[in-house]
Amino acid sequence: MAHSNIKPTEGEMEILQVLWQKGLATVREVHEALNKKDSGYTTTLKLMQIMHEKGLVERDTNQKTHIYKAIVSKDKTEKQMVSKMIDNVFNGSAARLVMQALGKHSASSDEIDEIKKYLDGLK
Amino acid sequence: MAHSNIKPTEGEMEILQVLWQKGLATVREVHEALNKKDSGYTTTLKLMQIMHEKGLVERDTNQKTHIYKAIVSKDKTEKQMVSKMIDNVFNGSAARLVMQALGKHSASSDEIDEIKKYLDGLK
DNA sequence: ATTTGATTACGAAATAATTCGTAGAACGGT
DNA sequence: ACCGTTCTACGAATTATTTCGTAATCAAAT
Repeated sequence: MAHSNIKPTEGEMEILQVLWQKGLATVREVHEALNKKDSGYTTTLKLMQIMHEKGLVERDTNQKTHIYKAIVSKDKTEKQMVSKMIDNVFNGSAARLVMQALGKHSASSDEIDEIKKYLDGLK
Repeated sequence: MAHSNIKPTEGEMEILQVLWQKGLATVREVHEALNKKDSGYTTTLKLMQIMHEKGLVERDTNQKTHIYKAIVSKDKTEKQMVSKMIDNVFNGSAARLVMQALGKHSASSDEIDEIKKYLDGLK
């Protein structure tokens, strides 16, 4: 395994979102999709170039305007981020994360039933 | 509302974990709880001093050895982090986060039923 | 051909986060 | 009173991340 465990930064995640959604995209398209009034075009470009160096994306440079594509899988990346948060924030308990995500407060021992009850309450 | 919306950094989160668990703790205790072989005591100290400046923790300085305590609530902070991840990584869908956290793969339209089924499958 | 506009490349500044070194104060034991 | 240990304070180095400015290139239109 080479370098699959790179954690994308927050800025990189935003770009990956767009690439996952669009499949293929130019820098311009990505930059406009995330319409940041606070940062310029070359910032997005630079980030995407760095992502290329890191192996997060690939690009077709046959035309003047390069076409980018995410290499890392959306599913794997999401799993990795969730797993990191479970470790960092929830002391390893996925159930506690779920409870928070669903808006429930504390975590009891029988967490699963608690979540089920909550889900039933929705319907 | 003053400064409640400060997002703790990753290092700060680790320290908060310890403080939430212990209630009160010295720098030494925190530093040993997170037994990092890669960083020294004064690093932990410095981080906790910064957290104090930011208003994340308070401390009793009556004794030579200061005693720290988290100010920010565990629940609120967790909610804030989860909510940020839902926005950044899951395009606003809490259900998709739950699915990932529970190890399920993709997200269909009727996500809730999907999660319920999964939870039922556990028992 | 020349200009105009969009693009890439890339160095470097700006900002954020972590880490450490060192100085000085406080404490305990001798 | 002195020594060794532990602690805080704090500046500064290091590393990571984001941002921008500028030059060079290319393409299209005049």
